[in-house]
Amino acid sequence: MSTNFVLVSKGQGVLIPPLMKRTHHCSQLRASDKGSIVTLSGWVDSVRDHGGILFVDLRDREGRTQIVLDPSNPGLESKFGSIKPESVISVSGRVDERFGGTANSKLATGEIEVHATELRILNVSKTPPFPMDDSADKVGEDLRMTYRYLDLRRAANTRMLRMRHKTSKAIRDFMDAQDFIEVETPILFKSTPEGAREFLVPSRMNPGAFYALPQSPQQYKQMLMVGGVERYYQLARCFRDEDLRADRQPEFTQLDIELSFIDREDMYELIEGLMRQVWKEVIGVDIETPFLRMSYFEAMNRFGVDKPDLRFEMELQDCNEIFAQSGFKVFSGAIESGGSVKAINAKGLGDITQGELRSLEDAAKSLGAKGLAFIKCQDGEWKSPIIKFFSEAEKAALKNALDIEDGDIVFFAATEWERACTILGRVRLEAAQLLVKRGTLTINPNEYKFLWVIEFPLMLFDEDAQRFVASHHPFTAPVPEDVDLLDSDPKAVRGQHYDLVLNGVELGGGSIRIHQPALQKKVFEDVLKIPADVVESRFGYMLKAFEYGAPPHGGIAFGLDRMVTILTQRSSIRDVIAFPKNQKGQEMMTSSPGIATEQQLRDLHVKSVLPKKDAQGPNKPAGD
RNA sequence: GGGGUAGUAGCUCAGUUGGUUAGAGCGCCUGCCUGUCACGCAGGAGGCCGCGGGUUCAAGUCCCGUCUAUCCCGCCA
Repeated sequence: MSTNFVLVSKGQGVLIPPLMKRTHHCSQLRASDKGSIVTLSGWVDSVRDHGGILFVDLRDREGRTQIVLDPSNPGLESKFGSIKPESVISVSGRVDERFGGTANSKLATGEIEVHATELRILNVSKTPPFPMDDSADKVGEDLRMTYRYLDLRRAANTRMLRMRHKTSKAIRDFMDAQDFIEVETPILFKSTPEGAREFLVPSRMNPGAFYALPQSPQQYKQMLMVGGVERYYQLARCFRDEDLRADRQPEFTQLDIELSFIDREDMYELIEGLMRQVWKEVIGVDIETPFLRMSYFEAMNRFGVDKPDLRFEMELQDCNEIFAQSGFKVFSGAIESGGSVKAINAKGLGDITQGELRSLEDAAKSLGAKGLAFIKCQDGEWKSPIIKFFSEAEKAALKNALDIEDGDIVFFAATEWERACTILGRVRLEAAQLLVKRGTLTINPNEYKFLWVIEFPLMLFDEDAQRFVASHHPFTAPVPEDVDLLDSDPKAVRGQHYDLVLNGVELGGGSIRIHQPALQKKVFEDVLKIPADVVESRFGYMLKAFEYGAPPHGGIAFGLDRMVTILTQRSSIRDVIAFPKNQKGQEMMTSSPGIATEQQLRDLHVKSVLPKKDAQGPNKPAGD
């Protein structure tokens, strides 16, 4: 066979052997295949050298098969030196059933092995910079991302990519069956300065003008409704130039949906069907529908977040009645000035350590608490820096309201209602983590508690700007009963907005939109106080479109990355993106973003002005 | 922009109160081994202790600064 090598480069003498076409993949062969002559190709997963005979686990994306390399086979032994982990090889030989208890039950192909008669070394690998097995989950992320092609080769990540694909496919199958049309919308859009910071793309042909990458296809999908598409969806790439988190990337994928002639109930039903199909197809789980629904107020009041994790209880309690007349001025004063006293009983966390208590307090402070009042209950005795201010009646009422028992610790927040809820909502989550660590609370990762959070306030008052801002976006329709309040009490207007929440994660959200030009104009100008000329330049085309017969419509968008993160039970959306960016927005493997040449900048009519500390040039991406 | 955590061999980590020549497991290299499957056995190489400054007779260890990664706050309609 070595006479078949093709000389591709005389200068370097690189020999490329003709490809041996594989007959099977590495997870396919069983005892029933014994005697067949097969060819396998893949990567060397491990080598066990017994001095004479060599065992190689050959791996491809499907699985592993043991290859036996016997030096008595002519021509084989000379190549043994090139059989190193991650080298790429092809092997032909006979499938043998493993004999006498040498079968490996841990391997799908463990009942057979392939006795090689021919071996091609297709590419010798250098030693990888990190282990290629599951232990690499602990390897620093920056190193794994720099060598992402090696990281992706690992079985866990191959599985992840496949599950992501299955998710997209289940979505497309469902949407197609429901008569949706997938439409692509522009990536080169224009700037819409409200909302998230955008990525700008200079326009060479329009000096001084810039495209912006879309934060979402929001405006285009509404125009598709005016365009008569009726049922639109898209797996859309979206871009936001904001600081990153574990669940945020500068570019991410959104399942974007918009429909005409529907109300909120239609939307709930559609999405519940979609989720049922996705969970079934991807992880084989039957989820319960219809989903629970909860108003924004209730979610905040009981759980302290607008995306509660319902897999465990530990709810917030209202203590206004108990402390309205209290001699403890921190509490009664908060109530007097219109705020709330909220409390939460972290059952069984009475053994909290000083360090844990401090980190809880820091978390509370980061949300605007002045401190974190608590009562510990041990041996029938309440220990607390504030207990001396409580009357016996207050203590009794507390004990009753919060079911305080030995081993409990109760935390308090006394300030404006929303802030008090938020603080204890955070305490609730952190306390739950501490209880999980102690083994006294179980949060089942295989439990899926879907929840619609509804009736968000349409507007929030922005203290800095001294005006109302849309809490979702300015196209959200008010609930019909509240329309009259737009003038008198904008804060009380509820929007036809809905969020889909799963296990404490906001999977997606959307709304029924305004489709009447007069109402949309009113919201822009009278409520949000956007100057008429700005409305005209930014949204003029939309108001115009609405004058030509806009159907009633509404939509929703889901973070596909977050969805796949949950389905694969990973901890960060970076884990389910093939080539994610680090916290500085850099992609470590290719070192993007990179520096533009003078010529490029000139062509784009752009000048680079660096901050002083970077005057030597932009920060070099790490890993260089 | 702010706060927390981390940075010691290719990887994961240990390193006591500041005290001799900085260790382990895995990986790598060499040798031995024909039924292993995370093969085994023997030997070996491999360190700017992130970087800069300070305290000290003496710093991986203490102090200050800085860089990098990550988590959080701000921000993300």
